[in-house]
Amino acid sequence: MKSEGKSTINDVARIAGVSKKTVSRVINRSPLLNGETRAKVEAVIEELGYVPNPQARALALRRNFLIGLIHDNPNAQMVLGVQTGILEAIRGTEFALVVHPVDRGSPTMLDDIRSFLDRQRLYGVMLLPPISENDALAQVCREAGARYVRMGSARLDDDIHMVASNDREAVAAATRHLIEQGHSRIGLVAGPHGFRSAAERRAGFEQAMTEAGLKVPRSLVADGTYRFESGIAAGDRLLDVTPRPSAIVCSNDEMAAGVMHAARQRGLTIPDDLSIVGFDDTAIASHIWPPLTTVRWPIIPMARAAAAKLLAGAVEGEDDAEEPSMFLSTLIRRGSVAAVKG
Amino acid sequence: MKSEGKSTINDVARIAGVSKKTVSRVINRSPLLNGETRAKVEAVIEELGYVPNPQARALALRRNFLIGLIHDNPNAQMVLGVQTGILEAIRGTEFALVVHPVDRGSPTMLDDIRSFLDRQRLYGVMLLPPISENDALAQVCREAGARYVRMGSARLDDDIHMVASNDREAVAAATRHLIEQGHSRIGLVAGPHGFRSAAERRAGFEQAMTEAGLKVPRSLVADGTYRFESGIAAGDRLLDVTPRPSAIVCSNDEMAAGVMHAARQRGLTIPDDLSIVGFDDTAIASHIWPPLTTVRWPIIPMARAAAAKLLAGAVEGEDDAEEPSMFLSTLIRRGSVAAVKG
DNA sequence: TTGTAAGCGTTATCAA
DNA sequence: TTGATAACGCTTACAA
Repeated sequence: MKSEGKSTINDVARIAGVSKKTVSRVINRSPLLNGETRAKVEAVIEELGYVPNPQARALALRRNFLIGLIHDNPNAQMVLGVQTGILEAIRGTEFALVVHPVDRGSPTMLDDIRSFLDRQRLYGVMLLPPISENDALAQVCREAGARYVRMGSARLDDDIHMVASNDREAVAAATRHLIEQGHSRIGLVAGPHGFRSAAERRAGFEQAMTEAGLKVPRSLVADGTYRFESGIAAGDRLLDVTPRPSAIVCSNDEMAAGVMHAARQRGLTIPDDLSIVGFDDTAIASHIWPPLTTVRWPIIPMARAAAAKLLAGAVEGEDDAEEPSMFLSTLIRRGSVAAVKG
Repeated sequence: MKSEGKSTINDVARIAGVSKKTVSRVINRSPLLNGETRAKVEAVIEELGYVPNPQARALALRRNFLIGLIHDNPNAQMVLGVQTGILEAIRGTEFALVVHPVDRGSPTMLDDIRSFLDRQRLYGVMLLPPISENDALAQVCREAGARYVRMGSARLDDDIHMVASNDREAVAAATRHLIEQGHSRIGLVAGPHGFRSAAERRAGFEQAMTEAGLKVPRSLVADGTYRFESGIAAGDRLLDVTPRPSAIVCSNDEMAAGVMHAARQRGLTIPDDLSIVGFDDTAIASHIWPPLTTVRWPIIPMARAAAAKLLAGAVEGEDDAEEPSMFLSTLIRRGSVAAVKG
């Protein structure tokens, strides 16, 4: 709070009448320090409003106090939720969050990430799906000496490197919900090939159907891209089938909104003529009409846990608390599901 | 590409047979350098795959190559759009983006930001609305010696510190569009007090109405918070007025979605019974039914321009191109507006 | 328990 | 046009 915020460790040392190393020890909470000395130094630090220079520390420690977030823009809400979670975890620490979106379509993606890692010498990085599913990427992180934690829809790595949601079980539960409402002709709008989340969600759907003794004809499964437009197209396809499905499970909310459009354009009423469930519980789910029954996965807590894993040991207090590696999703019942007619 | 990515300026200097200062000159593109020497050094750099250590540079230069994004979570789409724009501007440079959300409700917000600035010694920061409207915050940036650029819905600062959209004119245009469709009883769902964007949008609405010789009774203006729920409440209030408005201008899409819910719950059909326009053109606008007529403001180009302003001079090539400070929004006509019923 | 000296990898100063 | 040498602010040996 005093004068210019430019006092250094030398100023503190001089005024406190100790060596810089002693000040350094105070900063780094070295255990072997005379309580009196510590108090004296702390008083000076307080008076001067001294803040250690992170650049100098980074240089001396050969490590930055930066957490990287590497993603390929899955969707805005998810990216922002993750950022929120990470920031909750690093609040009050000296860590900062740097975001680094990449393009998974680019052939140089891995090289780009590698050079980003080499250059910034980050403390660690968080990897979001779908690129978090890329084992080569994890390998690049290891080679670059960067700690990493992956987020995803299934266990892909050791507990210390992974925080996962159980998408399979969540979709199975959503499907069972539909079955309990009397539905038996249920369609699926699947996610894109190559996405683990898409595979998990589809597996959950099929599992619940099979367990209920229900068939899933190939005609009732439509592939989508996780995008709205693909939801419209998939909805059109599914609703052309005779007899029409009475319910559709969508692998995310955006596609569910697309299916709603397709249904509406044919004059169908939701949920009376068609029940729909989504996945993600993004803003669209509650803002659309009727409000969408969907699966909420705890993205912010997951991201917070992931960041805490990354920081484990670096931040006092958190050291002991083992962070969970698996998070359960919950079914949010809203207005897009009704009991089957007749 | 060789060995470990740990070669330093000393390695380069030794192998090239020059001093480290010379290498430094090559890195920093010093003009006074023998072309031959430069080529020799560059060859070694290439061969070693040498990358300057940003921490060391930051220490020596007393400045980080980090751009900060300070915001108070206006909405996910906007924050992510801004991040995208900034990243486009810094792509290929050595800059990185660090995000720093704050809580404008907190009494220590300014202090928090100040200490973030002091600590990280950022190259510069971008300020998003609504906190970008806070002059005290700009002052804090200046005191901390951080360059800054503000984004907002009106000119609040010099051109070099500001990138603005013309919300007033955009809403006036949207309102005129309604008037041209024959609407005269038009309601407004305003944004929260204290937000410049809310004031601008309201002013645009009133201006268009006045110019058309239309009255705006106090009963047809409802305050909202920019949130979905407040849109429902405002919709309820406005639709209770007799005679009912035939159209409603909403200060953002989220509230427009809320108004739609309110209308639907009364059995009104959009756009036949009620026309609605929004603002922002977020995902919800195109995903909702009917698709929402709204105002799209060019957030990514704005953010890119703002970041380019911040970097002006630091990045080669961009130096000359003057970045624009004012961006125009466009009306996106979709399905939520119809001519007034005869 | 504390201090001294030597880095960490870069840039700035000022000669040569 | 180049190069010693001293910063930059901190940490890590290693002594004391």
